[in-house]
Amino acid sequence: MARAATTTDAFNAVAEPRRREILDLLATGERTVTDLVEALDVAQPQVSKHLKVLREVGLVHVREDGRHRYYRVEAGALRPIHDWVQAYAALWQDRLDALDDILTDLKQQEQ
Amino acid sequence: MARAATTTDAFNAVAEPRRREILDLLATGERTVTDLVEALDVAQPQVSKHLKVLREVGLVHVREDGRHRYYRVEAGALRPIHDWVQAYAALWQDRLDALDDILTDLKQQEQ
DNA sequence: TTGACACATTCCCATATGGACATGTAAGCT
DNA sequence: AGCTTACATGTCCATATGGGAATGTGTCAA
Repeated sequence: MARAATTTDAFNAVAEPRRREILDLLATGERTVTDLVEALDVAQPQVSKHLKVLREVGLVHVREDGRHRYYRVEAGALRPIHDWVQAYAALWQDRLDALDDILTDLKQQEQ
Repeated sequence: MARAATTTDAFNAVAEPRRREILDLLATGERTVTDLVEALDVAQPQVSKHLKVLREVGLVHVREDGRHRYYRVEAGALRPIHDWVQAYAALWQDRLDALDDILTDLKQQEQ
Protein backbone atom coordinates (compact mmCIF):
# COMPACT_ATOMS: atom_id res chain seq x y z
CA MET A 1 0.00 0.00 0.00
CA ALA A 2 1.08 3.57 -0.49
CA ARG A 3 0.66 6.55 1.76
CA ALA A 4 -2.85 7.32 2.94
CA ALA A 5 -4.75 9.81 0.79
CA THR A 6 -4.62 13.43 1.83
CA THR A 7 -8.41 13.31 1.89
CA THR A 8 -8.45 10.53 4.45
CA ASP A 9 -8.76 12.80 7.45
CA ALA A 10 -7.83 16.17 8.87
CA PHE A 11 -4.41 14.89 9.95
CA ASN A 12 -3.43 14.09 6.39
CA ALA A 13 -5.06 17.16 4.87
CA VAL A 14 -3.29 19.50 7.26
CA ALA A 15 0.14 17.95 6.76
CA GLU A 16 0.54 20.13 3.69
CA PRO A 17 1.91 23.59 4.63
CA ARG A 18 -0.01 25.44 1.93
CA ARG A 19 -3.28 24.03 3.18
CA ARG A 20 -2.48 25.30 6.65
CA GLU A 21 -1.72 28.69 5.12
CA ILE A 22 -5.07 28.64 3.41
CA LEU A 23 -6.82 27.82 6.66
CA ASP A 24 -4.91 30.57 8.41
CA LEU A 25 -6.07 33.05 5.81
CA LEU A 26 -9.64 31.84 6.10
CA ALA A 27 -9.49 32.05 9.88
CA THR A 28 -10.11 35.78 9.72
CA GLY A 29 -13.14 35.43 7.48
CA GLU A 30 -14.52 34.45 4.12
CA ARG A 31 -12.29 34.67 1.05
CA THR A 32 -12.75 33.97 -2.63
CA VAL A 33 -10.39 31.72 -4.54
CA THR A 34 -8.87 34.74 -6.25
CA ASP A 35 -8.24 36.36 -2.87
CA LEU A 36 -6.33 33.28 -1.80
CA VAL A 37 -4.40 33.08 -5.07
CA GLU A 38 -3.21 36.66 -4.63
CA ALA A 39 -2.40 36.26 -0.95
CA LEU A 40 -0.50 33.00 -1.41
CA ASP A 41 1.17 33.80 -4.73
CA VAL A 42 0.29 30.32 -5.97
CA ALA A 43 -1.27 29.36 -9.29
CA GLN A 44 -5.07 29.21 -9.24
CA PRO A 45 -5.43 25.52 -10.14
CA GLN A 46 -3.20 24.58 -7.24
CA VAL A 47 -5.30 26.62 -4.85
CA SER A 48 -8.48 25.05 -6.18
CA LYS A 49 -7.01 21.61 -5.68
CA HIS A 50 -5.99 22.33 -2.12
CA LEU A 51 -9.46 23.69 -1.44
CA LYS A 52 -10.95 20.51 -2.83
CA VAL A 53 -8.96 18.45 -0.36
CA LEU A 54 -9.99 20.72 2.49
CA ARG A 55 -13.61 20.46 1.38
CA GLU A 56 -13.54 16.67 1.28
CA VAL A 57 -12.39 16.44 4.88
CA GLY A 58 -14.86 19.10 5.98
CA LEU A 59 -12.28 21.69 6.93
CA VAL A 60 -13.87 24.37 4.76
CA HIS A 61 -17.32 25.24 3.49
CA VAL A 62 -18.25 27.11 0.35
CA ARG A 63 -20.87 29.74 -0.27
CA GLU A 64 -21.60 30.28 -3.95
CA ASP A 65 -22.55 33.70 -5.25
CA GLY A 66 -22.56 34.18 -8.99
CA ARG A 67 -19.18 33.30 -10.32
CA HIS A 68 -17.57 33.75 -6.91
CA ARG A 69 -17.05 31.07 -4.28
CA TYR A 70 -16.61 32.25 -0.75
CA TYR A 71 -14.70 29.80 1.38
CA ARG A 72 -14.73 29.73 5.15
CA VAL A 73 -13.11 27.58 7.82
CA GLU A 74 -14.99 24.82 9.57
CA ALA A 75 -12.81 24.79 12.66
CA GLY A 76 -14.65 21.91 14.30
CA ALA A 77 -13.07 19.52 11.82
CA LEU A 78 -9.78 20.18 13.60
CA ARG A 79 -11.05 18.80 16.87
CA PRO A 80 -9.69 15.29 16.36
CA ILE A 81 -6.22 16.77 16.00
CA HIS A 82 -6.72 19.07 18.94
CA ASP A 83 -7.99 16.32 21.17
CA TRP A 84 -5.23 13.92 20.24
CA VAL A 85 -2.41 16.36 20.75
CA GLN A 86 -3.96 17.78 23.90
CA ALA A 87 -3.17 14.62 25.83
CA TYR A 88 0.52 15.15 25.17
CA ALA A 89 0.46 18.73 26.39
CA ALA A 90 0.37 17.32 29.90
CA LEU A 91 3.67 15.58 29.24
CA TRP A 92 5.68 18.61 28.30
CA GLN A 93 3.85 20.55 30.97
CA ASP A 94 5.16 18.02 33.47
CA ARG A 95 8.65 18.59 32.18
CA LEU A 96 8.26 22.33 32.69
CA ASP A 97 7.05 21.66 36.22
CA ALA A 98 10.08 19.45 36.77
CA LEU A 99 12.24 22.26 35.49
CA ASP A 100 10.57 24.61 37.95
CA ASP A 101 11.39 22.23 40.75
CA ILE A 102 15.02 22.10 39.69
CA LEU A 103 15.23 25.87 39.54
CA THR A 104 13.63 26.13 42.95
CA ASP A 105 16.16 23.71 44.38
CA LEU A 106 19.02 25.66 42.82
CA LYS A 107 17.75 28.87 44.36
CA GLN A 108 17.58 27.24 47.77
CA GLN A 109 21.12 25.97 47.38
CA GLU A 110 22.31 29.47 46.57
CA GLN A 111 20.93 30.78 49.82
CA MET B 1 7.11 17.89 -6.93
CA ALA B 2 5.58 15.06 -4.96
CA ARG B 3 4.17 15.06 -1.47
CA ALA B 4 6.44 16.31 1.28
CA ALA B 5 8.47 13.64 3.04
CA THR B 6 7.01 12.15 6.18
CA THR B 7 10.23 13.19 7.89
CA THR B 8 9.73 16.84 7.00
CA ASP B 9 8.06 17.75 10.26
CA ALA B 10 5.78 16.51 13.03
CA PHE B 11 2.68 17.29 10.97
CA ASN B 12 3.70 14.87 8.24
CA ALA B 13 5.07 12.23 10.60
CA VAL B 14 1.89 12.16 12.63
CA ALA B 15 -0.43 11.92 9.64
CA GLU B 16 0.15 8.18 9.66
CA PRO B 17 -2.26 6.41 12.05
CA ARG B 18 0.20 3.71 13.08
CA ARG B 19 2.73 6.30 14.12
CA ARG B 20 0.12 7.92 16.31
CA GLU B 21 -0.61 4.51 17.80
CA ILE B 22 3.07 4.05 18.54
CA LEU B 23 3.21 7.43 20.25
CA ASP B 24 0.11 6.58 22.24
CA LEU B 25 1.74 3.39 23.44
CA LEU B 26 4.92 5.21 24.35
CA ALA B 27 2.97 7.89 26.17
CA THR B 28 2.68 5.61 29.20
CA GLY B 29 6.39 4.89 29.32
CA GLU B 30 9.38 3.31 27.65
CA ARG B 31 8.90 0.33 25.34
CA THR B 32 11.18 -1.87 23.29
CA VAL B 33 10.60 -2.51 19.61
CA THR B 34 9.42 -6.00 20.37
CA ASP B 35 6.92 -4.64 22.88
CA LEU B 36 5.51 -2.40 20.17
CA VAL B 37 5.46 -5.20 17.61
CA GLU B 38 3.38 -7.36 19.94
CA ALA B 39 1.06 -4.56 20.97
CA LEU B 40 0.43 -3.34 17.43
CA ASP B 41 0.38 -6.72 15.70
CA VAL B 42 2.50 -5.29 12.91
CA ALA B 43 5.62 -6.80 11.35
CA GLN B 44 8.85 -5.77 13.03
CA PRO B 45 10.46 -4.09 10.01
CA GLN B 46 7.43 -1.84 9.63
CA VAL B 47 7.61 -0.81 13.26
CA SER B 48 11.32 -0.07 12.95
CA LYS B 49 10.64 2.07 9.92
CA HIS B 50 7.93 4.04 11.65
CA LEU B 51 10.24 4.55 14.60
CA LYS B 52 12.92 5.83 12.26
CA VAL B 53 10.54 8.47 10.93
CA LEU B 54 9.55 9.45 14.45
CA ARG B 55 13.21 9.66 15.42
CA GLU B 56 14.09 11.89 12.50
CA VAL B 57 11.49 14.46 13.47
CA GLY B 58 12.43 14.27 17.14
CA LEU B 59 9.17 12.73 18.33
CA VAL B 60 10.91 9.84 20.07
CA HIS B 61 14.24 9.20 21.75
CA VAL B 62 16.08 5.92 22.12
CA ARG B 63 17.98 4.47 25.02
CA GLU B 64 20.22 1.57 24.06
CA ASP B 65 20.85 -1.25 26.45
CA GLY B 66 22.55 -4.31 25.07
CA ARG B 67 20.49 -5.57 22.16
CA HIS B 68 17.41 -3.74 23.36
CA ARG B 69 16.32 -0.27 22.34
CA TYR B 70 13.99 1.52 24.69
CA TYR B 71 11.92 4.15 22.95
CA ARG B 72 10.19 7.02 24.70
CA VAL B 73 8.06 9.95 23.56
CA GLU B 74 9.49 13.42 23.20
CA ALA B 75 6.20 15.24 23.59
CA GLY B 76 7.68 18.68 23.07
CA ALA B 77 8.06 17.93 19.37
CA LEU B 78 4.27 18.04 19.16
CA ARG B 79 4.16 21.66 20.26
CA PRO B 80 4.07 23.12 16.74
CA ILE B 81 0.93 21.10 16.07
CA HIS B 82 -0.57 22.01 19.41
CA ASP B 83 0.14 25.68 18.99
CA TRP B 84 -1.19 25.80 15.46
CA VAL B 85 -4.43 24.00 16.21
CA GLN B 86 -4.92 25.85 19.46
CA ALA B 87 -5.72 29.07 17.62
CA TYR B 88 -8.70 27.37 16.00
CA ALA B 89 -10.08 26.11 19.27
CA ALA B 90 -11.31 29.63 19.91
CA LEU B 91 -13.40 29.41 16.75
CA TRP B 92 -15.35 26.31 17.61
CA GLN B 93 -15.53 27.54 21.19
CA ASP B 94 -17.32 30.62 19.87
CA ARG B 95 -19.71 28.36 18.05
CA LEU B 96 -20.43 26.46 21.23
CA ASP B 97 -21.05 29.75 23.00
CA ALA B 98 -23.40 30.69 20.19
CA LEU B 99 -25.15 27.37 20.64
CA ASP B 100 -25.46 28.07 24.34
CA ASP B 101 -27.09 31.39 23.54
CA ILE B 102 -29.55 29.67 21.24
CA LEU B 103 -30.41 27.07 23.87
CA THR B 104 -30.85 29.80 26.46
CA ASP B 105 -33.21 31.65 24.16
CA LEU B 106 -35.20 28.49 23.51
CA LYS B 107 -35.58 27.87 27.24
CA GLN B 108 -36.84 31.40 27.75
CA GLN B 109 -39.36 30.95 24.97
CA GLU B 110 -40.63 27.79 26.61
CA GLN B 111 -41.39 29.66 29.79
C1' DT C 1 -23.44 36.78 -29.42
C1' DT C 2 -18.96 37.51 -28.10
C1' DG C 3 -15.53 38.14 -24.80
C1' DA C 4 -13.70 38.49 -20.19
C1' DC C 5 -13.72 36.69 -15.70
C1' DA C 6 -13.88 33.17 -11.67
C1' DC C 7 -13.11 28.58 -10.77
C1' DA C 8 -12.84 23.59 -11.42
C1' DT C 9 -10.98 19.71 -13.73
C1' DT C 10 -7.71 16.93 -16.42
C1' DC C 11 -3.25 15.32 -17.98
C1' DC C 12 1.58 14.63 -17.30
C1' DC C 13 5.45 13.47 -14.35
C1' DA C 14 9.12 13.02 -10.74
C1' DT C 15 8.96 11.45 -6.21
C1' DA C 16 8.07 9.34 -1.68
C1' DT C 17 5.17 6.23 0.44
C1' DG C 18 3.97 1.75 3.41
C1' DG C 19 3.61 -3.10 3.32
C1' DA C 20 5.77 -7.67 2.27
C1' DC C 21 9.83 -10.05 2.16
C1' DA C 22 14.74 -10.91 2.58
C1' DT C 23 18.95 -9.79 4.50
C1' DG C 24 22.42 -7.49 7.57
C1' DT C 25 24.36 -6.57 12.24
C1' DA C 26 25.28 -6.60 16.94
C1' DA C 27 24.53 -8.73 21.52
C1' DG C 28 23.75 -12.67 24.58
C1' DC C 29 23.83 -17.66 25.50
C1' DT C 30 25.78 -22.36 25.52
C1' DA D 1 32.56 -20.98 17.53
C1' DG D 2 27.76 -21.51 16.65
C1' DC D 3 22.97 -20.32 17.58
C1' DT D 4 19.37 -17.33 18.86
C1' DT D 5 17.45 -12.95 19.90
C1' DA D 6 16.61 -7.86 18.97
C1' DC D 7 16.66 -4.59 15.67
C1' DA D 8 17.87 -2.07 11.43
C1' DT D 9 18.19 -1.80 6.60
C1' DG D 10 17.43 -2.78 1.71
C1' DT D 11 14.53 -4.26 -2.33
C1' DC D 12 10.31 -4.42 -4.85
C1' DC D 13 5.91 -2.45 -6.10
C1' DA D 14 1.21 -0.29 -6.47
C1' DT D 15 -0.38 4.10 -5.42
C1' DA D 16 -1.21 9.01 -4.43
C1' DT D 17 1.01 13.18 -4.48
C1' DG D 18 1.74 18.47 -5.82
C1' DG D 19 3.23 21.44 -9.35
C1' DG D 20 2.88 23.00 -14.23
C1' DA D 21 0.20 23.63 -18.14
C1' DA D 22 -3.97 23.22 -20.77
C1' DT D 23 -8.71 22.96 -20.98
C1' DG D 24 -13.62 22.95 -19.42
C1' DT D 25 -17.72 25.35 -17.32
C1' DG D 26 -20.69 28.73 -15.71
C1' DT D 27 -21.44 33.84 -14.97
C1' DC D 28 -21.38 38.71 -16.00
C1' DA D 29 -20.78 42.63 -19.18
C1' DA D 30 -20.97 44.99 -23.62
